[in-house]
Amino acid sequence: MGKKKITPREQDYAAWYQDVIRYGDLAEPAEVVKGCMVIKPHGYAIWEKIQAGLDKRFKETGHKNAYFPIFIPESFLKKEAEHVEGFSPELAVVTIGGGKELEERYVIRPTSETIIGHFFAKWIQSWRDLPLLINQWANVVRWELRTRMFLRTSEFLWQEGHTAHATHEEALEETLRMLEVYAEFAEGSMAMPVIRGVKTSAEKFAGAHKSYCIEAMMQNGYALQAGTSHDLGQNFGKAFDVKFQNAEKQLDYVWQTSWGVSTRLVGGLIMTHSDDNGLVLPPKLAPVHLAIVPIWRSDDQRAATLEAAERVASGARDAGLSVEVDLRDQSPGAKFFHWEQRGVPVRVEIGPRDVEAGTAVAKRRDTGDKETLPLDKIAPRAVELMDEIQRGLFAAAQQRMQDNTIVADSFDEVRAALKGATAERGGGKFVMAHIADDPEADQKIRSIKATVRCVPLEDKHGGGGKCIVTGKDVPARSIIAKAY
RNA sequence: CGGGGUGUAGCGCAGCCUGGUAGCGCGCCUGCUUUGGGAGCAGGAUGCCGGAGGUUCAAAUCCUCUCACCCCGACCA
Repeated sequence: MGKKKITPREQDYAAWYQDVIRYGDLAEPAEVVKGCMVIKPHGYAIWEKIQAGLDKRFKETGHKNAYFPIFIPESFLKKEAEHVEGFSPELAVVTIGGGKELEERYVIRPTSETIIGHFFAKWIQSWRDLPLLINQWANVVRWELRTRMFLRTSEFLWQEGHTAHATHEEALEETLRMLEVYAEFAEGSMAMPVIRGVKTSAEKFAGAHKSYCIEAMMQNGYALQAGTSHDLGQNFGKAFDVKFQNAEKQLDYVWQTSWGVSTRLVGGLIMTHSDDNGLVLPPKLAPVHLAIVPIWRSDDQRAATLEAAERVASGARDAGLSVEVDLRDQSPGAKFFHWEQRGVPVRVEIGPRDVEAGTAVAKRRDTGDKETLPLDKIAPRAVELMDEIQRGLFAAAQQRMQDNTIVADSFDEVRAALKGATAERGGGKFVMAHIADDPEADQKIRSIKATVRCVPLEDKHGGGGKCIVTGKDVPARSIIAKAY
């Protein structure tokens, strides 16, 4: 008698996505604030897991956390021509402070290259000050016209790394190192396969020399830019006069990088693994690994059941799992749905029949398989299951990406492949085609509401060829797809 | 900014055309019975009908203005 039904993916993928977030208790629209969201405790717990995993990796690669102001003098944005042009349309600007019109307006940071550039200029004098490796966890604001929870909201949470180096080689190395950190995290922890690639000029970060990305494929075949890492060249160094004296006593501008991932990753996580019953979480990012649902009739049974539940719980906690024993005054069925919709990897049921037999039932979220096991085998088995689920989710996502990637050798083939694909109905694909990085080719692809996502760093599709729009020679195929 | 839509109980909605002082489902509270896939029965609480003005004996309902949010297009981690 399911009352609260999640819209099936088949019927309307976009509605399904909203439902999964709602029933999974991850977030809700801020209603009183246009385009913003409230991240609820369960959603935030997932973000905290992401933060913890990434922060550890950032520290391991030598970065230190710092914090810069949320307000940026408007003049700073204007110092880098391409940067201001790219961000102007989506800025929120503070014009009044303390009831008085401000002398200089403040932009609420859409990203922090400029203000960090200003301080880097103060902090860096010598090659001995380099490399400077900083990361900031922060919120940023981009006034979006069209928003979707987690994927695009006017305010979002993210992390932005900012580094300065003595040479371009070093900066490029850093850019690619952090791209690899993102890719490894996405695949290893989120179980979300990604393609490492280079952005085209049109998709490049405003002000960067080159932008690299990890691109993931959602269940509807849409592409999601899951992380970016930018080689900024000396663009911001020059704009903010970030100079250092090298060992040869010469003054030079620093070479910078910046890289970021955001709460958008939560959206990617949802659209990579979840199903028609709600959220599915990879164990490495699940705030709760094991939900134990005790079932009883009489008071005697209640006591015996709870005792068994606690015993299993403490065993599982000792094995390093995060466990919830559900003691709420609700029917077992209601509890099953509750944990299922929240994506808990394994649920354990312990009822009178089990207590009698000294067993419990474990059900995995991803496949729905149930096993009945002796009480003392639950914890060790749960640990194994975490590993199996983690691998299984990644393998399934990888297979899906492979199944929905095709090769095309003409514009008509690309158009045909993406025809009818929508966020609601699905049908998206990664179409691998030769396409030149120039405005004409870019416009042509945009005319079918798709974009050139990136040129993969690893060429798995047979090298160079002629651009399907301009006929120019290009060294490798790009991914063309509809994207979030 | 163009096109469309919606504001009524915590949530989802009906009522509006044809004015007469607000209702349904879910949820919530209390009690009893229940509990291996969203429990049942009984009782109960909850509204400045988005805001302002107007018409009228009387406005959720008619008129004017306004605000907010949502959806569709152009920008985007």
